[in-house]
Amino acid sequence: MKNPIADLNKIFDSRIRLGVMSMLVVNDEISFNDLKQMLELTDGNLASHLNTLEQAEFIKVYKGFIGRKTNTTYSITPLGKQAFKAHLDALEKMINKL
Amino acid sequence: MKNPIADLNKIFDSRIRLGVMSMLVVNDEISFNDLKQMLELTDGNLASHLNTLEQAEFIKVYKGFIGRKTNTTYSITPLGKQAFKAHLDALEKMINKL
DNA sequence: TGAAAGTGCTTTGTTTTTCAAAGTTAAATA
DNA sequence: TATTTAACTTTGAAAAACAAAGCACTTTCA
Repeated sequence: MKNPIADLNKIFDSRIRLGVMSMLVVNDEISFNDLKQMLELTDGNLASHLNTLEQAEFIKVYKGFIGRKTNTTYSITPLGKQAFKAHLDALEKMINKL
Repeated sequence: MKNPIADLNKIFDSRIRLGVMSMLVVNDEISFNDLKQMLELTDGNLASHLNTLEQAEFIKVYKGFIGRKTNTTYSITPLGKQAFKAHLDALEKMINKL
């Protein structure tokens, strides 16, 4: 028998990063503020998790404007989509022994 | 919209505890040693995660023998089964927006 | 019989991760 | 002009994860 947790991605051990990814899979882009409110996080905490996902190249940032107000949005990259899917597949495999 | 991660159980943020539970859902009981080998952990690390699950009353310990050799086994409790299921349901709800 | 090895821990100490709070820059609004 | 908002970064503390070593007890092996 094989180690059931070996294929889980360490980056997605965090519920917050998992939440961000699950939101970005269904929304083409989401603003910093919307993520913050949805996940009920402090600025710093969200920013650092987003940074982790960015470093891994799982998400991309866009700095734009709404009217003349700054607006930062995030979207998932192809690599991110792939890694997230692989993680979910691994989860499923662990659990589908049920 | 609702916070997608609010219903995840903090105890199952850990890949190791997730692995233990997923194994105990399908096996009535598993020995310390089998868990250790399957999950590729040091004794101390496994023992402390098992302790966390025990404190939460998600698993139960049986100290027995195989022949004349000591053998500790673990099994899932009804509460553990329920909590794990709830966690998986929450995960599914997060993701099934896919 | 004595040494080595196995089981299942606990203890200790380090490293890693998480997080909140405060500070920051720049623009917008009152 | 003062306050607010957005989106951070920095700092520091608390929590979690983990390996390594120690330990008590037993069994197996030379």
